[in-house]
Amino acid sequence: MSSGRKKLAIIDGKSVFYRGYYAMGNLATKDGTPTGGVYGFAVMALEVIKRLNPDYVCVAWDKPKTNIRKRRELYPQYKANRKPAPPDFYAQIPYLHELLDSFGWPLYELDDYEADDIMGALAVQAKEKDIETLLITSDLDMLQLINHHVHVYALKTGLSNIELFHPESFEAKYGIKVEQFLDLKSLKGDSSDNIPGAPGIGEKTAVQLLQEYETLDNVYKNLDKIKETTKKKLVEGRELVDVSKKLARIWTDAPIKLDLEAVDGRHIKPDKVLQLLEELQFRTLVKQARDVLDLSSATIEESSPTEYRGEVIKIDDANIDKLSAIIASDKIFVQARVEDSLGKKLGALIVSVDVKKTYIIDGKLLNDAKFLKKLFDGKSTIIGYELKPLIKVLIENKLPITQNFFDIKVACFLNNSLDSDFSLSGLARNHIDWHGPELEELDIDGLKAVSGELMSVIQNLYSYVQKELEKTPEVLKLAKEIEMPMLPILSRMEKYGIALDKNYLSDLGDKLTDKISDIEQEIYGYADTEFNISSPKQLADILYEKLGLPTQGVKKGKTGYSTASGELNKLKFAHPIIDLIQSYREMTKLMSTYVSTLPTQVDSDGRIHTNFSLVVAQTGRLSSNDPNLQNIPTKTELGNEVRRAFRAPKGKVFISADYSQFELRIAALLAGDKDMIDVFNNDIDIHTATATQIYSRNEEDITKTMRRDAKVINFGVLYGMSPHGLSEATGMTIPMAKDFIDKYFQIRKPLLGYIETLKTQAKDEGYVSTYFGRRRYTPDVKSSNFIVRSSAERAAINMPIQGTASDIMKIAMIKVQKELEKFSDANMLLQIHDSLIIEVPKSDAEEIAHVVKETMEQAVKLDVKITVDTSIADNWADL
DNA sequence: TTAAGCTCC
DNA sequence: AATCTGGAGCTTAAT
Repeated sequence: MSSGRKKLAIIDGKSVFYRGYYAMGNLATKDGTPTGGVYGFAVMALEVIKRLNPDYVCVAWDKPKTNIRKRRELYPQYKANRKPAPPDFYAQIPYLHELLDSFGWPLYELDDYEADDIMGALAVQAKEKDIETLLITSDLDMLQLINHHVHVYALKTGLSNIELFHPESFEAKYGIKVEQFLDLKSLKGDSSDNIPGAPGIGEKTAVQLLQEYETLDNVYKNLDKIKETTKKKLVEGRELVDVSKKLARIWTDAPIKLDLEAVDGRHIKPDKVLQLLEELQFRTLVKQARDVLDLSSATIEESSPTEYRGEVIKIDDANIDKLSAIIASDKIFVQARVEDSLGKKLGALIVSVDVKKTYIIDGKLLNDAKFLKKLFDGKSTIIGYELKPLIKVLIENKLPITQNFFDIKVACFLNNSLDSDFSLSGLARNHIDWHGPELEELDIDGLKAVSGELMSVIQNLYSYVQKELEKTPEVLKLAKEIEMPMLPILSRMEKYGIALDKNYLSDLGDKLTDKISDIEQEIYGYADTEFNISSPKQLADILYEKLGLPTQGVKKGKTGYSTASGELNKLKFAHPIIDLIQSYREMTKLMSTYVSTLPTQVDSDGRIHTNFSLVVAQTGRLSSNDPNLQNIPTKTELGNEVRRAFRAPKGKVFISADYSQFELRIAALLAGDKDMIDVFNNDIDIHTATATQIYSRNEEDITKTMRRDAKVINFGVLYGMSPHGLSEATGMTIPMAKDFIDKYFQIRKPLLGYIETLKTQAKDEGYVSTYFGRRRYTPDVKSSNFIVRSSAERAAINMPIQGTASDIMKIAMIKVQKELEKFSDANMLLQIHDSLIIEVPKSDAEEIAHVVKETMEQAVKLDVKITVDTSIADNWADL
């Protein structure tokens, strides 16, 4: 099987068809068309593709009536016991032809020759061309054709029960060699075909004889050595044995020529196959076919890199000079495996510059800083899939990170964030028609084993996505100037980490644990029973059943009335338990998500290293995970105590630099709302200004409530808030909220116009984009489902705003990094969408804060003023 | 694995 | 007739 030979599968059409016909009983379509045989054949066909993946396929068929004529001349009773096939068998034949046509498999039938003979002839010709033949049949006669080029897949009872026969397995099963099979059959006969054999001699005796004397001829030559009863049967049956041998022998001289072009498996038409299976109502098969045909289509695409024909060279101390071509190249393709998240140890490194040669860096060289410095000289662009871990290794080895990077995953996400699968194998499947193993699941040895093919996948994907990006110049620019430069910055931040004061947190944990158990008891007291407060289901039972709190106006989910905080707020007046539950929730949340978990995520260096991803948020924002350091509490006093655990080491301080009202400024800019822009450019409080306009009052007459409501709508509008949402957030009635929104848009007409433009664009162009051209495709705005459609519209409205803010922040970070490098020991630690946390030596803090503020504010030249607030402290809470 | 809930911007 | 603020990640209960 593992030989490099091409494979030809020849299916014994009628025998497979018969198997299906009997196995599936009376399978039929809704309108009564019998389909059992076709079904059986289709199952087999998919099985053949999936399990054998042959290069060539054809089907041999017994031509009715004429086929057995020649053997009948020898022995009139040959196959005389065959009953004619029932009518519903023939009724299915046209479907079989259609099926074969969709698979592109030719059907061979000949006068005077049985399917066996056709298969025998083709197998012999295939052997001459050094092609391996796989005979698929339920007819064990075929076993006589077995040799090292020809194997038999025998269908046993059922449909997917297949037994493989090759010379060794045959011998193991029958106790004789395949060459003796015909002689065996001649002796014992075959009742199903009416082949007589020697009367009285069955399988047992026949096998014994052949084991002793090897061949039929030899048996007859040694008759005197054989015991009397057997000898008598052999002598009397001599003629029948000779006839049997002639009948049973499969001819290999049928007048048919193996035409490799005609039997080429690549003629398959997957769409047609699916369509036909659908038509025949083989529902489970349709699903299977999708999977299987996807797999098999690897053979369709000529440019498929599945067969890597280049050279794979292992590099060690002795042959380093072979890398000179790599070092000189302006592009280096890489695939690295890094053993730890801090980039301290490389587990594997594969590099190449073209498909001809792939280099595996081996042994000590892998973690030799001098070698890495030579290989990655800071000039060649490094291209690969998921580069951050490798960049951390470069940083660890103190290499100057001056080269460009191109991360295929990041590029593909930028190209279309809606793509279904961003795994390396998934991208390869979807974009370069490569169908191989899950590359990310391979261990280091597995990775090395497929290194040539892997590099070819990476190169092809690079070409693909580069071309895609070039179709949209803004997006290409975004890749070059924003996304890719972020890679070394994020690598630095992740690698550097942020220090956590474990002792402080453990004290906080003790305090919380006490408080939680106190409050628990209080809640049990009110409920008059102990229950799991964390279970929304049990809690709802207590609140709405046992305590009989009013359910009017409370949201109902799939599982019953909601116990979400917002809903509980409506019940605050009704029972003191509500406040307790909310406190309980706050404290257990802090405890389980932060206080008890963060200390376990501290690395050996006493710092927490989060992961920042560029390929999650549909708007282009970063996302942070393991742990998420972008949602550390801040709103409540208790939550802020968690932030206090994040400490600058001795002699260092944190600088925080926040864009003020970032997204609102962006909205004003994008909408071209002059009023709004003026408010920002004149450093006026936007919420107060909005309130004065909506209520037509002077600034002095704006109450706190008025300003708060204005603030809600200012932010709400960025998300597409409805009257219902506004009323929930402000306590207004829905008509009041509706009126409020109307008034708001009267004073923000350009903003309303912009929102309308975005909706139209989303529908007409199919995408919306940021100021810098980052796109989000918006297929769901055309959904017929109201919920889906309106949700997509809101997302379309929000994306350019959130996305532009995110683009600007990234540009700023790239510039800030350059500035920080002018100081010693100044490092960005975190980005939380509109703010940066930077760790610097205490002595330089004021100066750096000023530089950072200026850099962020001036990162991009815009018509709206962008303001950054900075602060300095030795822990996160005091920033 | 999903739903519900909560944390952040 | 039902829905009703965008973008994330993590934990728990329950299946």
